[in-house]
Amino acid sequence: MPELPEVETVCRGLAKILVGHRFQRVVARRADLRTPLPRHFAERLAGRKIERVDRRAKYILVHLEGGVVLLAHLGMSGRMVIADGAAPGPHDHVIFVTDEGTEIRFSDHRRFGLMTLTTEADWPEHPLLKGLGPEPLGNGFNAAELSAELSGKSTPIKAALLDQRVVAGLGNIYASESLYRAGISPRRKARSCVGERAERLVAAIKAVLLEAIAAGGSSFSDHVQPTGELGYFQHSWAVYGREGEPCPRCASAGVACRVKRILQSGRSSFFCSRLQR
DNA sequence: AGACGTACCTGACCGC
DNA sequence: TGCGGTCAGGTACGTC
Repeated sequence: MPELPEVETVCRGLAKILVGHRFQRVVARRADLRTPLPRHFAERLAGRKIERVDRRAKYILVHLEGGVVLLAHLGMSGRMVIADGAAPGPHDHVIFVTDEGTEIRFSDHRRFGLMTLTTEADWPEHPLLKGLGPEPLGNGFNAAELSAELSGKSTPIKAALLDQRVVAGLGNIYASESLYRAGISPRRKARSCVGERAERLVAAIKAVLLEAIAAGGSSFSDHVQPTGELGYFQHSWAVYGREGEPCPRCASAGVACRVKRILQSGRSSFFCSRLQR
């Protein structure tokens, strides 16, 4: 479920393993993911020392010596897994081996993920990153900025939150969860989510994301699960995936009501119609 | 320009 | 048990 918190947790796990070490060997086991891998992808990474691992929206940036930057996106099903010696499976598309012998596999059965190369000088203007909106956990994301973004939009607020140009890093799960926490209906027009509603929404988004990141960090040591999986974790959501279950906040107030699911531009939205207006 | 539908790809799950 | 249909967390592109 790679939205911002999961990608952040993957980055922290990768940083622990990679920073200060070299890629001793890189193997591209197929030539394309969502997009073709760049020419000489593996050769351009092999031997280089890793200086830093960062995240921008749902993208992972691995900064290497010599100004090379590996830009990766997990798509819908991409995972980073520490290999345990077993033979790579059909969906293990790229393999990274460090100078310590740690083997990290990028596994992505749907192949909606991507990996490409850019440089220290060019990455901020990279076409994949250039149009992204503010980081929701940064200072640039606040009620005034969000109000300005939403003010002209007639689209439902749920769709606006999924638009990476408005805010970068939310996906279908955390958009629903944030609106639930803010008490705003996913159907409300974006342009009406300004002022005090934008204040609530910004606070809710930050809180929901920070809690999810904290859950990822506390679930297992160094962000590595016993299975070798990096960055994913057991986390339960208040409304996402809970159609028909009692709304937790209403239930704790002694009111019986159920989580609803609707389709918005083809994607499920989960919400409480009593609390969210 | 903005909003919407669709495509990309594979696996899991459900109902018959 | 087997099979077809549906759905899935993201993004980019084409079309109004």
